[in-house]
Amino acid sequence: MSNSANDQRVIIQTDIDFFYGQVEELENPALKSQPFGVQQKHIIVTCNYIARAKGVRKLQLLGDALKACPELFIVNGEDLARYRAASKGIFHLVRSLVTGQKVERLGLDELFIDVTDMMEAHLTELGWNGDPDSTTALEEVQTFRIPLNGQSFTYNPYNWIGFKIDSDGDRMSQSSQSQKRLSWQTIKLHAASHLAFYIRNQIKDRLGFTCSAGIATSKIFAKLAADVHKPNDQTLLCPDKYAAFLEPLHIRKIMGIGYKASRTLCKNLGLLKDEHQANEDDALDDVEEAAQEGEAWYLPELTVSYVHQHCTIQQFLKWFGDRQGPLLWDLIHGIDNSQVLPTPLIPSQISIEDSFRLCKTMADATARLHDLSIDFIQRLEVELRVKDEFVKYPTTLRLTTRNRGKNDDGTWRDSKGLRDTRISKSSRMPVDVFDISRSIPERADALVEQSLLPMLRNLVKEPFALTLLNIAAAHLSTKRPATSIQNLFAKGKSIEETSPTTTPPLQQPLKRKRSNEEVDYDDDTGFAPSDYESMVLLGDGDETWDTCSICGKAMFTWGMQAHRLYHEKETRNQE
DNA sequence: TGAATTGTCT
DNA sequence: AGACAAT
Repeated sequence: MSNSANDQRVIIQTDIDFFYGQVEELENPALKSQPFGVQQKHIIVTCNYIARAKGVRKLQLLGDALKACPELFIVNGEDLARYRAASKGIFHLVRSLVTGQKVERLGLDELFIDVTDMMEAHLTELGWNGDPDSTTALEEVQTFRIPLNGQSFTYNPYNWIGFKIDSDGDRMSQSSQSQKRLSWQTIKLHAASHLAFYIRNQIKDRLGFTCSAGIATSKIFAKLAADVHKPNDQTLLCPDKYAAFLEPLHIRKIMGIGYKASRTLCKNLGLLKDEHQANEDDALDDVEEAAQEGEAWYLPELTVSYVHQHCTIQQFLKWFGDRQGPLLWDLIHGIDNSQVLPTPLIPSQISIEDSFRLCKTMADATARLHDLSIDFIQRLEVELRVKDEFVKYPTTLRLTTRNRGKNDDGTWRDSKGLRDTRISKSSRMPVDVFDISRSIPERADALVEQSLLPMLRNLVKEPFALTLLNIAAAHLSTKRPATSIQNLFAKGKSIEETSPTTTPPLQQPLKRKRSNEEVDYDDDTGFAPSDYESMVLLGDGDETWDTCSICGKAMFTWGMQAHRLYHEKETRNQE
């Protein structure tokens, strides 16, 4: 029980219930009464709880899902635009409720909120002297003010809301026990549970989404707590229960321990054949076999307590190295000092990708690149353009491919086996991408011809077997890129030579050990984009609705930007 | 182990 | 540039 300042944090994690599904329900409420799933390619990525009751699972093959539930209604979820817009709306709403606090986005549907400062400011108002171990007796009605929006709620500091896991077990909220004295630490967490409840209600009332939430003193436990009472409820996990809570869990439940680390542990503990003993065919057979068992991939269940009993720190250092070893060791012991990292308003990287069974010709690849490029430039506009100006300019363009390897007999390796080997090339982003006087298809054309095709030729030789293409924009700068004239000059030269610094690269040795990508990469804090912020702060309720000026359809404001693009695409397709 | 992203750490 | 993590 180290009593470091880190243990005094208060972190709320929120997780929107079946996020894609709820976005679909909000646009089409008729969905709510029947089992339905959201499809991407050949899998059901998520489904509502009616479908889950009938055996449909997340990330299930479409065929299996229909087998389990033949009446399953299917919605296509390959266009992420509406989900991104909804996600942004939620993010901006929550930020506005906890102004000054750190809010980190994880994927589209989860948030970590570090409300430590807010809670301690509140305690101070109640008379706290800053000593974490002190106790007090308080009135049963206290007021918590939400800064800057004028709202407040009352709560009982002897009580919590939602579920609580502490030394007395998992209990529902009870009426006040009228204890005489409470530790301030407990009050802090109780109050945080009420704040989490307020936040969840705001998300529901203003945007229409239900979510689950967890409250704890670290990211790991806040997230684990949010998982305990799943749809539409919340759980406070008290520090005195961390150890007991962790023991029975499968290690994969711990954020930060992924497939590879998990497999390394299994192998070293003798729970899995290691690769020396098994030839490739045997390994593949194992995969097939385990996959048929319906198990999550093919690792055996390995619990935290098993690792506790069979591993030493020395082993972790040996298996995972000096950097990762101690981190992983801490994680399985419930120590997580990782900070909530505020997510900037503008992403640091934007990429789009498409996967497919097989692409073996340049002609095919070119066509796919062209389609992707249109979506890509559209994305850049949505994310980086405000009115008539880009507010950030990516300086790097990256093309990534995923190839199938060849077997000894020359056939293409199956999708099972060693997979996801991606290779990529980067180049300078051509400035014409930002030329808003030209149409998007025009710019996409140029991008393919000038940049992407040369890069692709560099990546693969003619008889290839592509299964994925990804286009990324990285290294965002606030500076306008060089004009096209300057760009012509720069063509074929190294990045250092084109950088605006006047330092001559003479003293650089010819053998580059790593091209220091000293591209103009200024890292300002974001920039208030679009209208989410104001939308979320103004009024109560009806201003979150909007009517499309083109088709008259009523919809949430957070969906308008994507909707407008939909009309643009439609008009273009009709030409 | 499916999809589409994004981020961190070598 | 790529491996690995997360959703």
